[in-house]
This record gives sequence, C-alpha cells and structure tokens, in this order.
Amino acid sequence: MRNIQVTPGAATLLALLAAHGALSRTDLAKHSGLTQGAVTKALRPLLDEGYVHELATEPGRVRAVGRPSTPIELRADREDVLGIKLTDDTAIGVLTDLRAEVRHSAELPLPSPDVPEVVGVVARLARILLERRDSEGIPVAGDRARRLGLAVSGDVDRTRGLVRYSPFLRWRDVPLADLVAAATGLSVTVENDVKSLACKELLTGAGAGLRSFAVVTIGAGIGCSLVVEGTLVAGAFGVAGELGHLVVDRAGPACHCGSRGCVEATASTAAIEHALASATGTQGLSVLDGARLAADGDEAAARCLTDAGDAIGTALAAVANLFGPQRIVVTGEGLDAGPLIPAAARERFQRQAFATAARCELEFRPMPLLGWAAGAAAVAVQNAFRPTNRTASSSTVRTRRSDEALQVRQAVQ
Amino acid sequence: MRNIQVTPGAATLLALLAAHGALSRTDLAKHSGLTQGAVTKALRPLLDEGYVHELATEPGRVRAVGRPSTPIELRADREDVLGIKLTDDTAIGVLTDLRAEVRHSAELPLPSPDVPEVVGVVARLARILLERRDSEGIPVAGDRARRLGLAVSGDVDRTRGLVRYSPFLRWRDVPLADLVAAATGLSVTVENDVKSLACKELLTGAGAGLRSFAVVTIGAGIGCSLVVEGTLVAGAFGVAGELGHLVVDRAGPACHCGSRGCVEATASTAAIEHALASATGTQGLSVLDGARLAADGDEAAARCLTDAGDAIGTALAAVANLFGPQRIVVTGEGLDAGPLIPAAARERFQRQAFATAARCELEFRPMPLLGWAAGAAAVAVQNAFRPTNRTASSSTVRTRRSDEALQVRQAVQ
DNA sequence: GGGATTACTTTCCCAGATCAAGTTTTTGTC
DNA sequence: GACAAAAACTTGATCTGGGAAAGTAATCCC
Repeated sequence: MRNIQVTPGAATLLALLAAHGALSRTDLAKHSGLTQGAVTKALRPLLDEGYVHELATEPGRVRAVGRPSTPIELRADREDVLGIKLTDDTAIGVLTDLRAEVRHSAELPLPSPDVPEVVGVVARLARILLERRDSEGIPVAGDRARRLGLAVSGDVDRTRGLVRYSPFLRWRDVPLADLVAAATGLSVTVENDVKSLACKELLTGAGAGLRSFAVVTIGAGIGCSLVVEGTLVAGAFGVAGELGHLVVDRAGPACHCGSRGCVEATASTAAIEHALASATGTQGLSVLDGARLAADGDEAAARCLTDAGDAIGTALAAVANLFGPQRIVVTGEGLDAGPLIPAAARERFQRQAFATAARCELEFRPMPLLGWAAGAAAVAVQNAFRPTNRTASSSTVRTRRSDEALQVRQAVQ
Repeated sequence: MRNIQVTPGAATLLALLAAHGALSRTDLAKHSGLTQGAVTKALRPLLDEGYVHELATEPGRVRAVGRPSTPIELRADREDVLGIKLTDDTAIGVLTDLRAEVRHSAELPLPSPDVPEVVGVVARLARILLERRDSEGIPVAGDRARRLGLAVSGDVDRTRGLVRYSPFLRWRDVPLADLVAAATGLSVTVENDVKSLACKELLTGAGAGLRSFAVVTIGAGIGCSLVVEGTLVAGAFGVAGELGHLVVDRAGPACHCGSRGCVEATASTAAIEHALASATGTQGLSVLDGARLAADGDEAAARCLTDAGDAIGTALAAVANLFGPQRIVVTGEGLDAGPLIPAAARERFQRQAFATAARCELEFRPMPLLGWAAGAAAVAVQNAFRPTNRTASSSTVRTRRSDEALQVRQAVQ
C-alpha cells in the first residue's frame, strides 16, 4: 500500500474489516487476538492514510450504558485494483475496489496464445479499464490502481508470478507477472483462476472468517480449490484440487484423461451435452436446452442433468470427508441450468458425507464470467494487505531461504 | 521442557534437528530463516540445558577452505517420553526418546471401556514403563519422562485434551487428558491415532521437512491424515481424512455407513475376510491365509487381495489429486499380507493420478502395533518443542480469543 | 453532579529478531 | 612462516511489534 508500512497487526485488521464490514476497536481486538492498545496503534497509520475511517457511533445499540463504540470501516474506495481473467480466446477485465467488488468491466479478444501478444492485450485492457473510469467520471477517492491481478487456468506459481503450465494457452514456464509488470508499470500478481476465486471468498465472500472451506466450479471443466486453516492448498507439484478427475463411477464414460467415470466425464458442460445428444437423439443441444426440455417433462434430458448433479454430489462428499470444510461453495457457468443439478448433488452428498462431515454447508451460486476477473482482483488485494516485510528487499540470500524457512516455521505451530 | 523457555526460534531449531539430524549453525540459519546471530542466541539455552550438543567437526568435508562448521545434534536421550495407544481391549505403551524412537514397551489389557478403569490402566501402564526402564538399568542421560501422549481412534480435540467421540470405546466428551494427568502427574496430550502417526512422520519420519504429505492406514478400518503446508488438517466438525468412506465403486458391496462401495467395504480386514469366505467357500480365513492361498496360486483368493489394493489405489489417487502431497505413506496391519495389495494399489494409482499428481511418492510400510504408541509419543514431543507462550497463562480472555484469533492471523499470510 | 460502565489511549517495557561489525579457525600462497 | 582468503560463528547495538496496566473519554442512570 502506498506510503504505508503494513505491520502484521495492520494486515490482520484489514482482513477482518474486509470480511466483517465495520467493527469497533474493541471488537477488532477480540477478533484479532491483539490487545486494544495494539489495535489503536496499528489503526493510526491506516486512518492517517485513509485506508479506514471512523463511522458515527451506531445509533441502534442495545446496551445503553457506557461509552459508545466507534465503528471502523475499511475505505474500500481508497485504491482501485484491476483484475483480468485470461481464457483461451478472451481477456476479461474488471476494475474493483479494495473489497474486490466490481466497479466496471471491459473485455478484449485474444487472437492467439502468443505470449507477447497476450501481454500486449492485457496491457491494453488495463489501460482501457483505467481510462474508462476516468472518462465516465467515476469518483476517485484515492489512488489510481497500481495493482493488477491475473487469473489463468492451469498450474501457476504465485510467488514467482510464473505460469508453469496452461493447457488452454499452451504455455510452459511463462514469467507472466514480470512481463505484464514491465508492460504496464503495475504491481502484478498471477494466480490460478479457481484459487483466485477462493481468495475472493476468503477476502469478503462465503469464506470470510472460516477456518476451512472449498470452492468448486463447474462448467467447461470441474475445478476445486481448498482453504485449510486459512491457507490455500497449493500442492507439492502444482496440482491440487483436481476434483475433476476423481472417479465417481468406474463403469462411467471414458474421460480424456485416460481414466473412466471422472466427474468431468459426467458433469462438465461438454459431457452433459454429449449425454443429452445420445439420450434425446438430437444433436447440438446445449445444457440450457437440456434444462428447458427437462422442465417440459423430458425424462431423458432430466436424467442427464441429475446424473451430472449426482456425480458432483459424490465429489462434494469426497471433499467433505477428506477435509471437513465448514462450507463448500459451488459456482460456475454449469449452475445456470436450473435446480436439477444442485438438487441431485445435495441428495447424493447427504448420503455419502460421513458423520459430522454432512454438517458442511453447500452453497450453490451461479456466477457471471466477470466473477473470475473479480477473483483475480482479490488476489491483488490480498497482496496489498500482506505485511510488508522489510527484510524481503535486504538480500538475495533471504529470498532464497524464505521458501523452506516458512515451511519449517509453520510446521512448528 | 524443564527449566527452559522455548522461544519460537528455539522451537524451529528443535524441529529441524529432530528431522534432519545434525546441522551446523549456518545450515540451521539457512533452513530456519533466522539469522546466524539469532541461531547462536537461541541455541545457547538449549546447549546449557543439554537438549542439544556440539559434535566434532565433521571430517569428510569437501571444500577445505574456511573455518570448519560445528554440527549441532539433538540430544534425543535428554528426556524420556511416554506414548500409549488405546484400542478397544488393550493399552499399548512405549517409552521413547525425544525423536519418538521406541526404547521399550509394555502392554495391559483393557477389561472394559469404563472411563475410570481405563484411566487407572493407563496410569498403571505408565508406571510400569517408567519402572521397567529403571529396573533394566537403561542409561538415563536426562530427565525421567514427564510427558505422556495418548492416541485414540475417533474424534479428538487435541487442544482441550478431549475425546469427543470414540466409537470403539463408546465414549463421548471424555476429558481424558485432564483425567490421566490427575492420575499420573504427567503432562498429557491426547490425539487421534492416525493424526498421531502423522505427527511422528512429521517429526522424524517420512514427512520430515515436507510441505505436504499424507498418512494412510489400512487394517480394521481405513484411516487417513493429511498434512498441508506443515499443518495437520483438523476438519471443521472434527471429521477429516475420512478416506474409508470414499466411494470407489458405486456397484460395490454395502458398507456399514449406509453407502455402497466405500474403500472400507472393500479393503478393510473384515471386508477382505468376508470376500475371501465367499470367493473360496471356506469360512474363517484370515487375510494372511488369503495371502498364502494366493501365493500358492489360488486365483480367487488373489483376486480378493488385488480388489482391495485396487480400491486403495483409487483412494490414494483421490488424495493425490485433491491435495497434491509430496508423499503418501501407507501403513498399518493390512500391509502384512504381502505384495499383492501394494502392487494393485500402485497400478491403479498410476492410472488415476492426474498429471503431476502422479509424481507423488507412495511408500508402503508395514508397522507393528507399537508404531501407534510411538505416534502418541511423537505428539507429546511436538508439544515439548512448541514455544512456551507466556501469555497463555495470563488471562481467560486471551484463551477464549485465541481460537478465532489464530485463524484470522493465519488467513493473513 | 457523581457513580457505573464501557471504549479507547497512553506510556512504559520487553522479547525476539535483525544488522553489521567483530573474532575464530581453517586452507592456500608466496 | 607470515599473510591473505574464506567460511563459521559471536557480539552488541538497535529496531520492531506487541503486551500490561494505568489513565482518559463518553455515555447512562440516579
């Protein structure tokens, strides 16, 4: 954050305020584990720089006795943040506030996966987003955006800003963050798209304040990203949350991964469309068409959708049994097709979730494509709220160390 | 640890030394992320109290130039630690050193799951373990054991020392740690048995120094415990790692949990025995009998074992795809039955692990029952190596806070 | 106005690190 | 055999974030 030294305490408070809305200093102390004094101290620079502000004493308080508390609120408009999601043929960008709420959006086609070209399009899109904000006279409370989050499907090394492998773009080891930073002058983060979504949920959404939750996306593929004890699971080899290739039915349809009966081979958009074609005998039906047919009483079409939901339910139960998350958010384009899929998934989940794991809440929530870009912005925000560690800049030695060091330190707790 | 104030730095170093063996101060600095100065300082009280010692300069060093380094080694014999595993009918106890390596063991029957009686047996077993050490003249370098770890299957709240639910003992909300502490005067920890095993692996075993790994046990049940980014996954509702009820084959045998085709319904000891009985027509065959038959060319018996291995392979692939651990250790009594199960599991795993998740190493390792008790001891050791936080004793307010506070603080990173 | 009660501030202090400049112990070279 | 070079460790000054506890502020109630 500009002009500001984010201490660990301040970072905690910012995250709390983003997640909970306004909180009094006393409440902040309670939730953060800091003392009141520490909260006062940590808040001062944030107030000075305009990252938070005091609200009027809340009028409708219950206990009338004692000094009324002063709610502190994050000034989400203090800084703008950009988020861009790359698909195989489009770059979708949003300009958001510090809570990763979308203020406006724009979109550019990606003519080819050629790296310099993509970087150029991203830079152009960033400029468009910023200029449009200016031209539309959107009130600017604080700084023009200096941060840009990128979301890409595939294997991403967030700490290095490296796209290790992207099947859609056919990239390997592209240092995307550096390239885009050089082209735009912004501070750039890159993260896997599903993990970005989880970041958004962690920051202000369904995961705010939860120990552990999961985000599952259904659409062209089946994605999953897991937050355990507040940490996003990364996977030792870059793979984690590969829920799409969980085998739910050994006798199920063949999957492109070589296995049989993967969730993705039953519940991805393409798989449902394929099933619809063979079940109804009509080619070229979309999932929405199928939903419409099902609503009109077509049992075969309905069957295709409930089969998909059923597979998803099994997958959700597997996640719940292994992790015991408090909540699973299911989202993505695949949810636009009405209630059949969620209903079937819920039912199957209840049957297969073991013991108390069944208490895990399922939240089905359709999401526009923009949501992916907002996720990208959330990663950038999260980066802004991270404690600025003085030592990071001190020497290469420390940077080299930090990887293993962090791991060891965490292991101790 | 007695007479000693474990600072965070010291805790990190102890964990490193337990995992890596001897390391020079410089290496410790590199691995811990501390500066050399901090290492020197943190090591001093540990040296003074005899928890670590300096070794002679290593002779076979390569670069001959410069001052040779002094390796520091954990003095594992500085303290004894007790570990006891409770099954439905037996208490198995071990006395170990600070690396949770077994020095000797003892065992007592548990006539009933009656709580006071169990507590009594545990106390007696602890006394026996300590006395036998004395009577056998085992050299005592340091302190007599003051820590006891307990391992129980089921849902355990380690921070409160509470057995929330144990199906085998038919317990609910038993404050076991407090009861045993009162009966023995020892500092007592309680943890789920499979998680205890993971602690041992994390401390000195296959998981030492790994970001993420999993321990899967096969035997009477199928257990699993996950370490992600150095943290043991707990599960929001006490359930996590319920691998046993992952559905691997919807058309598979019915499971006692009400579902069909769970891993446990195919690969637990009872399930294999059941399958053997129906496949061979002979009642009362044990898994070992089945393995012998298979070795003698009985295809039906072999089939039962490979089916079990196959189910386990699917389960392992699910774990690898979801978490991307660096390694999965498969252990437990179920591995005593020869190579058929591991072979089948490996094969299935390779087919179903997605992309780089297949690089996850599988380690199959039979384990004596004592291993469970050693795991319990590892939890006690881990507790000894934890930073002693001064504030914990300060007030109830802080304790009440700490739960949510910790969560928020971690979320920030 | 004077408690009672709650919210927040201030001050002082301390543990645990870092930083940077030593010191020690070795090898290699002239 | 003195001396540079190199690596491993020590030392001490200093910084930083946060804790403890006493002080101040704002409100209600009598």
